[in-house]
Amino acid sequence: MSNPRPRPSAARARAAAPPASGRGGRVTMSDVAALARVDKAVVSRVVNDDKVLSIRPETRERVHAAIRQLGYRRNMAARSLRTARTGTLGLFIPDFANPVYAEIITGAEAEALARGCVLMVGTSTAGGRAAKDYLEVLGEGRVDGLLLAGGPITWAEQETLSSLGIPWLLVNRRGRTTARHVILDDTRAALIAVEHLLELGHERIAHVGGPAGADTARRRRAGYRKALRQHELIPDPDLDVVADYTPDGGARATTELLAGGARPTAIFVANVASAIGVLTALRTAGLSVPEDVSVIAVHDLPLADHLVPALTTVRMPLRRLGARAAELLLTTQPGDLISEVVREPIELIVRQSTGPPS
Amino acid sequence: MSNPRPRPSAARARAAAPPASGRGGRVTMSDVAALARVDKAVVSRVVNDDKVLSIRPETRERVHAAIRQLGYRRNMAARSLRTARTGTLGLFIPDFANPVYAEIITGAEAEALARGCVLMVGTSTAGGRAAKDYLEVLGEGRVDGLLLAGGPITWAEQETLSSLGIPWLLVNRRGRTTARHVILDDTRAALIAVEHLLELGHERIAHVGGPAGADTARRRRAGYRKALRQHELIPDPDLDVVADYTPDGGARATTELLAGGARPTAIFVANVASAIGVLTALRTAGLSVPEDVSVIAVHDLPLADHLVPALTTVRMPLRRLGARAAELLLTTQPGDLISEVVREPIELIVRQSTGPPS
DNA sequence: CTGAAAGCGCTTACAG
DNA sequence: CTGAAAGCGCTTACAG
Repeated sequence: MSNPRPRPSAARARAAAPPASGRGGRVTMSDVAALARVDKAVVSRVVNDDKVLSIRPETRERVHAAIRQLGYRRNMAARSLRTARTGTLGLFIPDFANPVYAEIITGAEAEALARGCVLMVGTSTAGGRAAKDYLEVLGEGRVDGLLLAGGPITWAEQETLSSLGIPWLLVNRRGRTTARHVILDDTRAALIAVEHLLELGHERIAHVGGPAGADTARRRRAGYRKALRQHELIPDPDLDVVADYTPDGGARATTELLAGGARPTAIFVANVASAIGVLTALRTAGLSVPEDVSVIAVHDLPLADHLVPALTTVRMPLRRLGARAAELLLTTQPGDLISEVVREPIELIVRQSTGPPS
Repeated sequence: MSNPRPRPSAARARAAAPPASGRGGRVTMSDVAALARVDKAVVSRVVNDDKVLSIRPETRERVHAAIRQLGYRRNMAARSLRTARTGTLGLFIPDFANPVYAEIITGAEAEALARGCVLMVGTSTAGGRAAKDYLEVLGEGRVDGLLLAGGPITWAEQETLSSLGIPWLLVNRRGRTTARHVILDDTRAALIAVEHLLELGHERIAHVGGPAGADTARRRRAGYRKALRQHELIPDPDLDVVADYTPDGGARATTELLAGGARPTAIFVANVASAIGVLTALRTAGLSVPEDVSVIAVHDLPLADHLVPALTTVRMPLRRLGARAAELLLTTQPGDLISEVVREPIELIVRQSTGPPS
């Protein structure tokens, strides 16, 4: 641990010194006040743009000049201690490598910044330690609120979370107990995808779904079934398999699907990352896409254009989801029930991986 | 702005109250001290595991019991104000969507956490605002130090950065002026890649390099040239093109390369994201990989296995780079000159995209 | 309209 | 070996 600066009380002396060039002596409001010949309360009001403050333009300018001259920057720790707000939002994700979360982060970060906050992103499994411990660290007054995107939440984490006494919000998943979440219309995304296949004339449509516990997986499966039923088709359990949201998972599930003997003419994949593996597995099995099997997936990525064949996808407003999550966290009361679906347009992006059955 | 809690001085009253269940009355050290019948200084020493403190085990247990009973959590703002340390590290990256940074973040986060700090990751272009403004926000005493990974840094940012008076370190790039950086051995990675092609018998080896300003691009190009020269081959400027580190950039550069009429038998791509586009462009041009053209790229990703054909790559210790960066920032003095190359093994991962020239 | 004062919750030299 | 006190840098009701 580094010692706190010694500095007995040389504030006055430093006031006239040249701008604090990085090193050493921290410049405080008192220094600015002394140089501008006003009280530090006035400096505070000027810095925070207090509407109530009436001050001669000339005095205000003197304060600004002093701030510039000394290179003053306000101290967040002192501010936080006084106001009991940190201006920081936390966001928990399962994994930085998942491009879906990259979109959510980007949206949340932009919104937070626009509202004068910064965003602190952490992974639940960081450094092999339990998410619970990470939550404890954030809970020491480091954040004003917590966004929890995707991934499962254990009971211990849930417990810790509520003991923190800060507002939180689930993103892209619903909770078991309290209603505090923002999600997308995953059911509709699945509907759009499967409708596209149905319109092309497919009837034997398989589903490579998400992991058992995932709330998004549940809703996408519901959409898949609903679309089939609307066309008087009965969902065939042999055509419905489970994969985690990774390329390898998608490949394994597809191999399993084909081994079952059931030959679909089209596959609806619940997640674009899995779909990458689905394409690999189909190729390995000697099947052509889309001639033998059509493939469509939820979530669009720049990468989709470069897959072989280029992947048809359903684009979801992930960035908007992140932004809205940050907004809700910042504008609602901790006790409020929040159960919102972001209704931004969901788009079908037709590329090369879907076509009529042969 | 929310008002600070009113709370005249009911500390004593709350001390005996049930655990602060989230809402309202914040529990402080004084509360714990009162309940445990010791001075709050003692609580502080117990909480911080002060080695110098000698205390009866019984008393220590009383303090711990009080902490548990009240659900006490120390307040970071007060701590920071007192100690002039935040326990937070900042990391600036150009873009969350780039999987290369995901690896760096993961390494840095784990290391920071292991050292009792949290990591705050931000993007330079967040919400369309200049990196400079973001730096200003972080500069208000929010972080103890700043890691700057990749991406260009403007003069204004450089200026702001040094005016902040906090230690910083460039990651995966060198600076123009002061030596404060950790990098990988990019020259050697390029050497390994090109050597692989040379060993297969290739002589007309093209280079799809990184963007003009990028320091990694410079060093990978140097490695490419060095490998050729070591085999008495003269680098051909017509075989050396520039792309940004994206699939689309790689595709454009390859199209340009082929349009020039020069037909390489192999391509060394400076970055795996570009390589995705290189494969697409070759396919579009009707060329087979590796029969007509071999392709190898720097950086390995899970995705490489699923490209068509599976991409041969050179794996770099990106996670270690992130971890080492965090470690250096936390263990060196702000004035120290740091110019380190992380020497973890660089591995050649041979897949399907390279073979002998036909 | 401006200034003086209190106090946010902690840590740590210092005195007893 | 433990406790009382000072003070980190701010903000904001309140008094003048």
